[in-house]
Amino acid sequence: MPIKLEDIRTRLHAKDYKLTPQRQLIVKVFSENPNEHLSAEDVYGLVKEEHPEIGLATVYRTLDLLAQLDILRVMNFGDGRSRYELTDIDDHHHHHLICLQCGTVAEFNDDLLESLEAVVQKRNGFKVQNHQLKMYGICKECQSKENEK
Amino acid sequence: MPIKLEDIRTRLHAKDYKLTPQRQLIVKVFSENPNEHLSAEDVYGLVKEEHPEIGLATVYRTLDLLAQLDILRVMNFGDGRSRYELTDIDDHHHHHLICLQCGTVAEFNDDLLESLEAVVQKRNGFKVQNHQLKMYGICKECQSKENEK
DNA sequence: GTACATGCAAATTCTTTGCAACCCA
DNA sequence: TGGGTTGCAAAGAATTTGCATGTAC
Repeated sequence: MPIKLEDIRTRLHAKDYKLTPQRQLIVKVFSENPNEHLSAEDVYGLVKEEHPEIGLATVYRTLDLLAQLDILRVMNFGDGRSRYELTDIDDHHHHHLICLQCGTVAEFNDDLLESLEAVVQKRNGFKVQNHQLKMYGICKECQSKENEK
Repeated sequence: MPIKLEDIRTRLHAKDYKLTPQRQLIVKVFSENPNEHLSAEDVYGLVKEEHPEIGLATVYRTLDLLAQLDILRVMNFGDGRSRYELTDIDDHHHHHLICLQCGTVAEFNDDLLESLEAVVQKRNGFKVQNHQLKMYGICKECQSKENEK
């Protein structure tokens, strides 16, 4: 289910931030590109199509703000730039498979880690708020290509 | 158990790389700082104590090389710089707890993910080589500080 | 009206690269 | 000896910041 604009407006106003057209557009770009892992530059390019005068700095500032409000999640797949995606409701069960050959990032879901959070909480006294799991390896496509040789 | 220098020499020579004093020193720094998550700048500072004429570029090149040889593991905790640690034998069971308040990174071990790798392998046709799990939350120390208020 | 936002350009920070001198095997 | 390696300085890439102007509420 998509994030509602009014919900975002409310969350912004709660901290005296404003819902500007730029911010709306950036959220829209994420809604229209689900399952992508957009970088600041990616977002900049996409927003520019509709609103050419936007500045890259605004994109950076907005991504930062939306991540603080937990509307976006920041990620890092080792290519030297931050990547963002909408925080979905099922977030805790949503992980990433990163292909070491072609760099593609796929998603997978599993709730196995729920129980692990409880263990860590008890054993280390660490109050877990969130987690990220990445698995590195070779994707199905690259495996087939390898076999063709 | 510490990594043996001879082992590293062998792994380098296997690919026609040389074991230079700089490379030795960098490995030494990691051996002497277990459980740390050193950035390039950190390593540079530490190596400089013994070998002041080393260049930062050499540090970057060496970290990169050692990571390719799987002697070091690269990580990213969201502070804008890559961090490295020695790849240990128990690597697959070794994960990170990142405090959102003070930024401290602690370690914890668990082998729960072993079985998950097999599931992903079968379900997604993805050949897993490695994985990284990070849990974000509030560490024990910051929780106590919070309670004192 | 006013405090927050924006766009632009300059500044920072992290990392990479070119190249001549150097040195491990 | 010779091809990998180093240190230095310059280049590059991602991100941040200062500031005058603009705007949501």
